[in-house]
Amino acid sequence: MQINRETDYAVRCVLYLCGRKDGAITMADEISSAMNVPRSFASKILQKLSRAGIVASHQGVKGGFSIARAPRNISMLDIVTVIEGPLALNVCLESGESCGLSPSCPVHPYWHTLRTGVEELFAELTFDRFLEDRLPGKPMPPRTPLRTKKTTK
Amino acid sequence: MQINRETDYAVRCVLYLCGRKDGAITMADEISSAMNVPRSFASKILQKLSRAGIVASHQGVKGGFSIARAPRNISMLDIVTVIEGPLALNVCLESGESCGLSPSCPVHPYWHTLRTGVEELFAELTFDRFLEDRLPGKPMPPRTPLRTKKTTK
DNA sequence: TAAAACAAGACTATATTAGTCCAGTATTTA
DNA sequence: TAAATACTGGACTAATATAGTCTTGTTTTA
Ligand code: SF4
Ligand code: SF4
Repeated sequence: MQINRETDYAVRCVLYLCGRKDGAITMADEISSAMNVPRSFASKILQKLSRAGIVASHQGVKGGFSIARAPRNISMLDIVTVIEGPLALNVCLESGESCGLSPSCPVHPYWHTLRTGVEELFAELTFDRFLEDRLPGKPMPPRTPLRTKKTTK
Repeated sequence: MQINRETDYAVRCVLYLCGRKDGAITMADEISSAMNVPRSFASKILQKLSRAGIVASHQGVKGGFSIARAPRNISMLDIVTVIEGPLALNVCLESGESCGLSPSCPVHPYWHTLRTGVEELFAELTFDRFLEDRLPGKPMPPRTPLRTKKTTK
């Protein structure tokens, strides 16, 4: 029951963009080093966020990323969903999947309820909350990447 | 953000034992086939539950497992915690671990709040709730194991 | 039109999951 | 008291997921 590292990184990226004045365009490189997210991983994450309409991407020379929605319209649930897919809790709650005979399982409906509860918690937490504490440009704590070096086979 | 299969199996095992009259002693074999949990995996899971004091184990010929606490004193949180360890949500919430400089991270306290919220949800859901719906001995839906056959290398 | 940036996706090492298997220990009962 | 039965503990494993990197291509600006 943990979010993964990619999601934590994604939160950092969005947080950084939320902190820029007027949704300024910022290069992946800057986000990456400011928030201590491995460079090329950051690109991948920003692409996901971009496709999901949370950030906007701009190609070309003066390109980069900018925030696409007001911070108060971006929730923790949005980020988790974009990165990890719909919050499922248990397999029987994944859309396509069903566990043999889910309708007859006495536990199934309770998992469903729990999921809803968790989703509400995550949806309530929007990014404007973080900005109260953190002025734009403040440094972010590094989180040691597992693999920093390139694969020098 | 999913519980793992072992936890789902653990819930099934506990549920089955809760359904037995007077905390009757039941063999792992019976639990396994009644609840469709792979046999040897069930043993392992029951051992964990036993060490955690949720079920009691009895060795020897008429041995097996029985429920060790009243169903209403066993919660979903208990099971998840026993099987997967303390609910952490993010690395910075694991006891020993800290992410470089967690105290300065603006997101950290919010993860903490979310964790507390999720824990409450899981703690509220106790096993007596399931028994309202399900009379002892009702069959359980199978959940197709990933690996059914023994490793015949 | 060259340089700067993102886009898409193939590729990889390591960790975790989802189990199996076996040698040993405790308990009952013939 | 010695089988037989059932749990205990731990080593072992294949498949999958995680946490990244790298390369090639496309868009935009100066
Ligand atoms: S909760 Fe019930 S329906 Fe869902 S996966 Fe577990 S056994 Fe299947
Ligand atoms: S939330 Fe903050 S402290 Fe926690 S892991 Fe992420 S960056 Fe580190």
